[in-house]
Amino acid sequence: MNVILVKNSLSENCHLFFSTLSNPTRLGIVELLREAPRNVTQLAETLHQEQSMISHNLKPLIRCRFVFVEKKWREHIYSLNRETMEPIFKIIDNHVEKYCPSKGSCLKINKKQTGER
Amino acid sequence: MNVILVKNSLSENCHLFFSTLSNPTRLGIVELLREAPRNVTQLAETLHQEQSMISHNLKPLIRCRFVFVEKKWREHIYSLNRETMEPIFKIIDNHVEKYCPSKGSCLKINKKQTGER
DNA sequence: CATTCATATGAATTAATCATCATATGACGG
DNA sequence: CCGTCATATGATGATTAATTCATATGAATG
Repeated sequence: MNVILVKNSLSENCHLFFSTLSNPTRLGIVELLREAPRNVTQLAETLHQEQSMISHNLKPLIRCRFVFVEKKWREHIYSLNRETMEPIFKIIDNHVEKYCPSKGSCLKINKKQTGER
Repeated sequence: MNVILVKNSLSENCHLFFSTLSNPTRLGIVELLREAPRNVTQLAETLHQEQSMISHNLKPLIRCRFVFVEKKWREHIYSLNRETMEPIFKIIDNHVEKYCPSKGSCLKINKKQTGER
């Protein structure tokens, strides 16, 4: 495999950082936890996904410390690491404002790009 | 396909944002452009990758406006959108400092996780 | 206008990631 | 200790993304 990333460089860290956040399910989780802490079951219900899927997707979020867990009796309460996440959202917000005003292709999810050429 | 992401929500924008940056080749490009603007050939040489691969990977970076192009004679000079990228790097840096001090599993790329359990 | 330099494109293979289902763990209540 | 509520795990098939190779475009130069 290619050894593109310089050892201990910022971009080495960045890879896991970004790939963890580049998934719709995980972003959905983050978005919900932004409102309030929740447990897995609540997340699964609200996102209309299987519990196991939410569980699987929570793992990388926790591993990267984007989400914290607090064990409360038989429940596990998940909460967002706001200190890291809010500034990130703000940057993206600014970026979209300034560089993707129409959002036509810049940051919009256009799957299958029907008719694009 | 699942419609997890709320329409026009932040996380809808975030998906392309993050997935564009969650690739080692593209992060390598970004890291180089952080030093100085370069053309495709220079990027390919420095990263020891095929020119076509760099070209392919530049496309999403440009589409998201993380990288700008300036056409100069027969060359295309690529440069980094520092306004967006530098704050991002700073946040990650802080995050790693505070939440991943040992970096053991937090943001380290541990492919194949040999022997991990 | 043929050649070379610089870059882009497309199709096809390969690789990485996800979702899914079935099942396991674990803690608590009765 | 049996049931059930809450969550996690593992293996596998499916989906998506990335790399590669071959080739195309395009602009300048002799």
